[in-house]
Amino acid sequence: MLPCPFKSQKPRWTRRKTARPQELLAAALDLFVERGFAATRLDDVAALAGVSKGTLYLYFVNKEELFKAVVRENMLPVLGEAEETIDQYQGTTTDLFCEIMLGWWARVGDTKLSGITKLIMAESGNFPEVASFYHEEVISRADRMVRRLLERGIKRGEFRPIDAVQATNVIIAPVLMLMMWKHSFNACRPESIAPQAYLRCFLDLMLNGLAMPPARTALPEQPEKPEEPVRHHA
Amino acid sequence: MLPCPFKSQKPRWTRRKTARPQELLAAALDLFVERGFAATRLDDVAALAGVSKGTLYLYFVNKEELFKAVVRENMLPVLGEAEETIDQYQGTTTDLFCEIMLGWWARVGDTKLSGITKLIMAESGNFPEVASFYHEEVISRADRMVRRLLERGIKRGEFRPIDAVQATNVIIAPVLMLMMWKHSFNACRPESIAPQAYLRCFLDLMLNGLAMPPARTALPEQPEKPEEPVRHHA
DNA sequence: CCTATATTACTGACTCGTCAGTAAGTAAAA
DNA sequence: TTTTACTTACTGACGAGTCAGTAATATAGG
Repeated sequence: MLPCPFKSQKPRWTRRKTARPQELLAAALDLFVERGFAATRLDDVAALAGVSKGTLYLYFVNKEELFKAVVRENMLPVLGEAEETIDQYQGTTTDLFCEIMLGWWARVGDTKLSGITKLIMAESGNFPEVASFYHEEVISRADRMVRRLLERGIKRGEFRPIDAVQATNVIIAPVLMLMMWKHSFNACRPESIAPQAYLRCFLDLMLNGLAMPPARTALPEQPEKPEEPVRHHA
Repeated sequence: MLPCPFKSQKPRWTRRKTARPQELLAAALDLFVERGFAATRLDDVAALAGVSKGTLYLYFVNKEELFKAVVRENMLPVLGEAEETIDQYQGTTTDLFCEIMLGWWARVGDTKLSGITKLIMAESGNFPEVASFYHEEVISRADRMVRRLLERGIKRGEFRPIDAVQATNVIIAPVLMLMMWKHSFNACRPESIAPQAYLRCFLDLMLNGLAMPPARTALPEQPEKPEEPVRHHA
């Protein structure tokens, strides 16, 4: 634009070998979250990091490896913290349940990271390599975590003895969906879901659904309820 | 391949003005479901329908309109049926709840149509026009449907008086997620979720979570449970 | 401290492939 | 012979990945 030929005081660029990777990862996170994996152009990532595309290829061998690095940098630390919380917790499983779910929302759902989860759900089909990586490094780990949480509650007599494997999937679904929504329809229709009210409702429903029935042997049935609206199966 | 010059008995192609749109829609459904919106090539859609790409453009003005036509053709009828079921139902809301959820799975989740739902969640960000269309025509309608279902249960005293708007979102989330999973990780890791067991667990958890507490005024507390594991909020 | 030379972080223009959309032309049908 | 459903060959834009070259820095010699 303005290379004033008289003693151009600032160089057109400077060498910053150590800072580049972090800056590129930050830019990549922003754009992957905003546009998804396929739709993110590496030209744009480089530009946002203040370098040219060629530079990006000095630090990352290709688009997929760049994405994996973003996941490793941002997602894995959060998982580690959550696992530690579960291991060390002393209180009731009900409280721990709330702690974990709200913590996940605060540290992932309510941040850019929710976009990574959404991206993966959205594009895993077209990028099986990336999907496999993410499944191993993140999904299966998070799954184990929630399952242990449920088993803790069952063992302590706080939760009904249900199928912990299936329940894990059912329980994390609303949290995952909240993140999905934030990056799909909430983006163009901001009114559609209020996260805090949603989460409160979620915890209420799930913990009631998990709770031990308070010894309902021979209790007066409600007249409106025909027979047993609680007992049911497909 | 084999245009034998001696009296080629079959014409290389035939005119089928009325059948083409349906065939193109069927092909488009298959490929949109398999690959998503952006990654589906119209060349492939045309080829799968047994025509060339030019022909596709005789019947649909562009990719977006083709997609909208697929939605109108396949998704809207199912919604209409479900709405009718709710309007006419006589039994308990609990049963109706199971009916609707399992019906949705049988008619959408367990078919190609689940791929449409997944596609929309995945790509709405990059195609706001399509997202808006789908939100108006499908999402908001389905939302209203489930909300009315919950309000019916509350009014009849079968369900606790909870926030029906939020509960709607929480409740449809596991069903939506099941569809998402089917088209993301279940595709490469078939063992991860078994739909029937998942749905059974989902209905169990949700209906227990929604059910009226059986008049728990002054009951012997379980000794393990510290105080009130059911009462909680963010 | 200043200059010459070597090193390397970085640039930007290029290739190669892809794909939505177009339009000239062809052949089936009327 | 005319109409029109359909094909084929095209355009133009876009984006991942590459590489020859350039300019900022490091270093050594004066």
